[in-house]
Amino acid sequence: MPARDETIKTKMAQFVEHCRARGLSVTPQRLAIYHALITSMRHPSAEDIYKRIRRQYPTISLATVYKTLETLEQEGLISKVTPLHETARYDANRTRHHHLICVKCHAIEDFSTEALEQLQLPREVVGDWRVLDYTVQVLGVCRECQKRERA
Amino acid sequence: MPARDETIKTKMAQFVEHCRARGLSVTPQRLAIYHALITSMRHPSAEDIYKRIRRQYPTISLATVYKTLETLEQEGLISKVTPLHETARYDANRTRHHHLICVKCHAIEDFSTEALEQLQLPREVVGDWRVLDYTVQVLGVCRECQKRERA
DNA sequence: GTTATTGCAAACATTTTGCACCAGC
DNA sequence: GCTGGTGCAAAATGTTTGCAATAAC
Repeated sequence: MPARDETIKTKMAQFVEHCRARGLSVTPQRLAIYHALITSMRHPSAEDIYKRIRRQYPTISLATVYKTLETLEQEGLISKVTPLHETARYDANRTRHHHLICVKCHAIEDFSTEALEQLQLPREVVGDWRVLDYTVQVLGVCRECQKRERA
Repeated sequence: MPARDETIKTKMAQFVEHCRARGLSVTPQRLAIYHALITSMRHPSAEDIYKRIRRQYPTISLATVYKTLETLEQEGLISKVTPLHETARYDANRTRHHHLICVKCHAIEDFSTEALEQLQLPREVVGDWRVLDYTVQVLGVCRECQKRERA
């Protein structure tokens, strides 16, 4: 058996264990959704997962996919690649800079630092892609939200 | 007059010049939207800009704000901070890695490199934020879309 | 048997579109 | 006057919610 299948088996077993330990039901829907995620390299959307699972599992609903993704994210088993997906945000600053993103209130603050001005992204790293630009996204909690936590 | 106001004046003048050079009408709506963007540090959404402008300009419509933001982006005068905002995308890979994002088809590919494993983000840089995580977002054009361009 | 989860439908939020009117050039 | 831009309303898209039926434990 190839090493990759073994890894997937192991991950599924760990997933089941995690659910039991945290008192979450192990439903076929959850198994299918988590399986779809660990076997995809494409960072699928809820809709992508839904379409893929529906072939094997025609009664599953898109709402279940959304609810499950949220549960898995809260459990720290998966993460959203798109922390600010819900609204488009704009910037008139055309110089290289990076972003601090507050995971609580979605504030965005700019920062710059010499060390990140000209990152080297050699071919071994970026493969065949034509690189246009890059930014560092730092996820954190802004000052105001830290205050709110203490209050 | 403070240096900041001078900068804003200069930017507005350059904006007008850019529009004329490119044959775009210089309308009060466009001026107001661009002005709102260069005077905000908060990376506003279309709705934010709309609310702010409406105070001075009660007849402006949200659709105009959307259309104008798209135009300004195509002109390279502003940029979306959220290249993938239209759909939430998920990832079960819990190790540190970074993303190549195709600006054409929105494919996401992972990459890792030793140089970006443990970025130093000192207090001078991140200020009062509590940092949880970071990723580098590289914007580019994937192999398939480069092929499609040539075809 | 109890509680959490599912699936459906309806609601919601954000963004896009079609089109008549209007304003910039 | 011509062309492109605006504003409205409707549609489209992506996501969330309420709730009754169902399945996990």
